[in-house]
Amino acid sequence: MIARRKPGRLLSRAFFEDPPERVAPRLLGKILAHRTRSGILAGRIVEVEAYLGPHNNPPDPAAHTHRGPTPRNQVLFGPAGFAYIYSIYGRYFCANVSCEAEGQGGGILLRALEPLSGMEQMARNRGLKPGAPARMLTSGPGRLCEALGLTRPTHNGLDLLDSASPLQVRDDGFMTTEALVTVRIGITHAADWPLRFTLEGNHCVSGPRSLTGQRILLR
DNA sequence: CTGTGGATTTGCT
DNA sequence: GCAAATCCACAGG
Repeated sequence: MIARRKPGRLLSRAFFEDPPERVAPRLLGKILAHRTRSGILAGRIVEVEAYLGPHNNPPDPAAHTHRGPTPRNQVLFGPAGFAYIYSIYGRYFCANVSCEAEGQGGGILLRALEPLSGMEQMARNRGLKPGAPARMLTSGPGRLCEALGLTRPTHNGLDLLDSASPLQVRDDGFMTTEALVTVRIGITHAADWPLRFTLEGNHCVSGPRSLTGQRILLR
C-alpha cells in the first residue's frame, strides 16, 4: 500500500509579488511538484537564494537581470510566480521563480529539495541506483533540475500557480519557524550579501555545512 | 574535507 | 571572438 501524500494547495499570485529577499524565506517548506507521465516528482524546498532586480540600489551584480532584459532572462521581468530555467556550465539547468511586480526582474533560485515523492524516478533521471540517498537526488540546483527532469526548452516560462500547469509550487501546511541566512553560493560578485535561506539542519541542504549566518524568524 | 577539470551557453566587445 | 558562468563528479588526504 502506497501512502498518498497530501497534495496541498496552490499558492496565490500575491505570495510572489514582493521583493525576492522577502519571498525567498517564505518559500522554505513549500513544495515543488512536477507532473510527468511517469508520476509526480515532488520535494520540499529547503534552500533558496534571492537575486535582486536591477532597480535596486546598488544593483545586484550576481543577478542574471543585472544589465536589464535579454532573450534569456525575460521571464524574470514578467509577472510573478513563473519558472525561469537556464542552462549552466554546458551540462546543467537551474530553476528559479520570478517574483515582485512585473518589470522588476527579481528572482529566486531553488537550490535544494527534500524529496517527497517519485524518488525512484528521480534516481533514474540522475543516473543513480534506486535507493540512492536523498542528498544525491535533489541537493544542489543542477541536481534538483536533473532529478525532476526540468529543462529550459520545455519548462522555462511555465506558470507555477496554474492548476493546469505540469510544474507547480504548493503549500501542504508545513510550518517552519526559523531560517538560517547566509551568503550565496557559487558567485563572485556581491559575494558577501546575505541572500541565501535554508532550513537549518535539513540534510538535503547543499553547500558547506560550515557556512554561518543569522537566524531569522518566519512569520 | 579540499582541489581540480569537464563542458557549452550566453551576452558583451 | 572571448570570458564568465546561481555546477557537479571524482580523486586524494
